[in-house]
Amino acid sequence: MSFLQELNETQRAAVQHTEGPVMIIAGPGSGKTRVLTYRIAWLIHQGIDPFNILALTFTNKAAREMRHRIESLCNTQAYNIWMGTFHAIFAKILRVEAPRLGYPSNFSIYDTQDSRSLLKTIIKEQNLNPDIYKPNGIHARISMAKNNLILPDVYAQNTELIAEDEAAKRPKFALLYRLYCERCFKAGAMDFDDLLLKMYEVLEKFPEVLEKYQSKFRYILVDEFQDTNRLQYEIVKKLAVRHQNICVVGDDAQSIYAFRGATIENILFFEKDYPEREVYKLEQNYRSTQKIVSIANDIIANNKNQLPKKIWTDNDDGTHIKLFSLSSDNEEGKKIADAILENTLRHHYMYHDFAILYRTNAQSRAFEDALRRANIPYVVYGGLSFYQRKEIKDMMAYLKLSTNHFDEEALRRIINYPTRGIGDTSLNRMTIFAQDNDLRLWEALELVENSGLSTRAQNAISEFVIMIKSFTAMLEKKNAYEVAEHIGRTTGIFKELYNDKSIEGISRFENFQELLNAIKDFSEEDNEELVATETQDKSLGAYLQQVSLLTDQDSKQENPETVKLMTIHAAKGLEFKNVFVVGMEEELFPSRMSLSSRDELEEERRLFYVAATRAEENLYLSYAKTRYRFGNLQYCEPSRFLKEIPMKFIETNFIQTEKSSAKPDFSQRILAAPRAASNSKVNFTPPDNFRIDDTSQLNAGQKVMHQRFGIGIVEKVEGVGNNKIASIDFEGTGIKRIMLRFAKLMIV
DNA sequence: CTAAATTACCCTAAA
DNA sequence: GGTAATTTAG
Repeated sequence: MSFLQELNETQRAAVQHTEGPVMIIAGPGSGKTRVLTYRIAWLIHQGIDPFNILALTFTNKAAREMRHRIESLCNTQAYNIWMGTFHAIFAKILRVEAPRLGYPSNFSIYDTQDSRSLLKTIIKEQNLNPDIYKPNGIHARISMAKNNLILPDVYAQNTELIAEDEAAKRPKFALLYRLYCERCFKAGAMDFDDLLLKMYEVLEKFPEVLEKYQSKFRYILVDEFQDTNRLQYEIVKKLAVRHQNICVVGDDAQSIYAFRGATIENILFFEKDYPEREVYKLEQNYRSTQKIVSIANDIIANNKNQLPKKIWTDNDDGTHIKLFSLSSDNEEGKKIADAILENTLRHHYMYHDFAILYRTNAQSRAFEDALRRANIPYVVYGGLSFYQRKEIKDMMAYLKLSTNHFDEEALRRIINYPTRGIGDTSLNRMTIFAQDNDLRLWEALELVENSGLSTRAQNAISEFVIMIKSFTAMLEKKNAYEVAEHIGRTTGIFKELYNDKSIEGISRFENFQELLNAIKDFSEEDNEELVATETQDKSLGAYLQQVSLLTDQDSKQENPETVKLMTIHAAKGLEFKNVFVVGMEEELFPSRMSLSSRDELEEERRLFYVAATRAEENLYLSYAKTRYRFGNLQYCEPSRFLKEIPMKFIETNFIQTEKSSAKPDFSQRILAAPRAASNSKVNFTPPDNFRIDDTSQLNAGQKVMHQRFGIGIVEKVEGVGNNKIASIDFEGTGIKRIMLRFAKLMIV
């Protein structure tokens, strides 16, 4: 087969070794995706039916790209291959099989926000102190338990775990865990962990289901194996029992999801469970220059826990690693925007050749500001994604509730949005009414006339119930888009968003329209976005499921001429000609939370390794000496990781001469805003550039402009820590005092 | 019950 | 720097 010529010897051997268990250890840039893709193409070429192949990838986008590649290699349709993320594939199977476990087939999927909000309600109902029982912490622990296959009843019996909880002064944890699971079940909802756990359960409890998928999936491939957790491993193991054709691909040095339960131990389990496995090691790097590969090896050498291996490359020596030292986070943004401009002008680079990688999402702002001012187009991946925005979640809640009346999180979210006279008191009383009669909240609402509420409240509630039911009925006849549009109009959301003419309001309205368009595309067009699409399911349920399981890499349509901004985690598996790894500071990278244990610190270092190896030609590192965190100025030390790189590879003449004062220059911050606004002829965008960052610049008698209240005169400024207050007289508005930290203000 | 004003809290990464 | 929760005024 001609395409095999495009592989090196090890790669080709791994591709052609189709029968029996195979483990491929693949260093960064070693052609891992290529091996996976060609392996599947080879299987199909050998006459294997695509229906019998299961490929578990890390993002849906990766699956999509592999599918296209396979189609061109094999000259055949590849959409019958089951290919997608663990969560998306299992959700798809569970839509068929979950009724066996008592879930509706159109079960809701709870994202992290939903899970935490449910936990918050449960904690409140149990009268527990939310300072001790922090919803986030409880959720993390529940997730840990689920990912290690410890169910609530097992948990409650485990003396060790109970002792841990006692020691941590949260003896009621086991109870909360149980209640949380019961509540999700009653709501017909699964959280992200349930998508794995219930998949496991259905295989465990129903031999005929296990049999069905075992015989279907004759060839199983798992990408990014180092980032799978115990539960995922056990599921795959069950599926592979019959044919034993399991191929896992991974790199222990790139394991960066331990916080999500991923464990490198899976590599050890694999060796134990499949003693006859064949191992292939791909160590030649085709991506990066000698220097980059070399420092990558230097970085990872500082970790004690790792499989012995050394990546190498035949590529050019390349340029030095460039290190920028800046006085502040905003300077860091400017410097990098400058560097990008300079490189696009001086060299052949396009905007899409650059990526800015950071440890935390909050860091993106300084770069966004700087890039916008420099008129450089960019896209931010991840962060507060479209589907997590309030206005979008609200609309989605209507859709979810209409497909699944028992979805309590969706119900609570919208029962009084837009306001319809069902306030906290009514809702609380309905909750108690439901609990007393062992009803779900929705069932209680249906029986509102027995609740003893005021007539007025009863009417409001029964109107709401009738409205939702009418949406449900409509879903049977009309497509998702028509229903969503109808919901927007009849509930008044549409009007409410339209009438809000503030800048944020306009953007919310636009988001809402974008959501409608997305639903329209989904329900009308042929869409190949869907994972494993052989059924082309266009129901609303399918849509809701798909968007709940989008990964950060999937969400954006490819934007060809833009600089990419994302966290290092989101950059996993990607490559760019020029990579900026920014915020190389102690307590930021490595994160403050990881400093206490060796394991966590080593994971941070692997993260750095992943970041550095994204670069093909030029690697830039930068750190700032001061940085705003939660609105407060903080002083920063350079990251310890910088000291682990040999100086001989670092271009020191790039280090900027420092300003005499380490303090950021506030006057510049303020003056820069209006100037930049008039410079960028494109459009005036107040919300970001309009802001005053420091009260000391405001003085009595000054004339200011507020984006909402207009022109005003400053009377007095009171700086009180994080919450600063200014007295400003806005002509004709009667508004006198405003919270400065919320102000969208500039001096005129 | 609602809307606006104020305070509290977050504190890493993400399916 | 942003949002969720709570308080306050109407």
